[in-house]
Amino acid sequence: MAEKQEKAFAKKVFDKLATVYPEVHPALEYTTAFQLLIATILSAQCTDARVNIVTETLFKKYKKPQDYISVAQEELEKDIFSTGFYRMKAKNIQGCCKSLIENYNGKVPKDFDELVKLPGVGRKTASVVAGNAFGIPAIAVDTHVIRLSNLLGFIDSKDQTKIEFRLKELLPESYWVNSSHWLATHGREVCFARHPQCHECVIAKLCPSFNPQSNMKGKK
DNA sequence: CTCCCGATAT
DNA sequence: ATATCAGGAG
Repeated sequence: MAEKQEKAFAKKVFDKLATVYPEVHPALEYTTAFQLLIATILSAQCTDARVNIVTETLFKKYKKPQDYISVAQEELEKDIFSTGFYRMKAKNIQGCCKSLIENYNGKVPKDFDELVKLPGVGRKTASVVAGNAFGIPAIAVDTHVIRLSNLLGFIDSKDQTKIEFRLKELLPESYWVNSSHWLATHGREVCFARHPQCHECVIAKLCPSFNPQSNMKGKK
């Protein structure tokens, strides 16, 4: 298929998702770029719902980068325990905060290439912060985006970076930030990894992987 | 490719 | 009891 058709197809898919998910803010709770950075680091291999439970109290105790490095790593570990990988995350958050203070005047850098230099911040996390806190066009590729991009035939690859660049060539910049929200939301609410709910999927007709048998569980 | 780890669904 | 969810670093 020609590239032009692929782009038209992608646009069709995302325009449809846009009508179903008009609310496009992240599922993570935050009020500042710094909070979003911390929440997104915590969300690695953890559900956003769980992160929100932890940050509700965490953000009352820790306001500035300085607050995170003025406690022992063990104390921060206890405060983020239930998000999993707590030793590494505590270490990364403290490393992040040190770097923010030493290299960025205590502010979260807006530049993607600076963000990925922070410990615990990969392309996904950097894209979430750049896109949602600073309005810089970026596509956050999480596990849902990987799965749905393959199911929808945008790409045949599990490589996070390749998928990010593929979606970027398929979509106009104005779609970038929202595109990952739409795919992630759709992945979380309808197109589950286990039993995709194809019967109630609004883009089933467009989806090359549409399976009418999908999800008959429970309905005899 | 392996390690890091708890919460929840089945 | 066990599978599955969910990214980044070395």
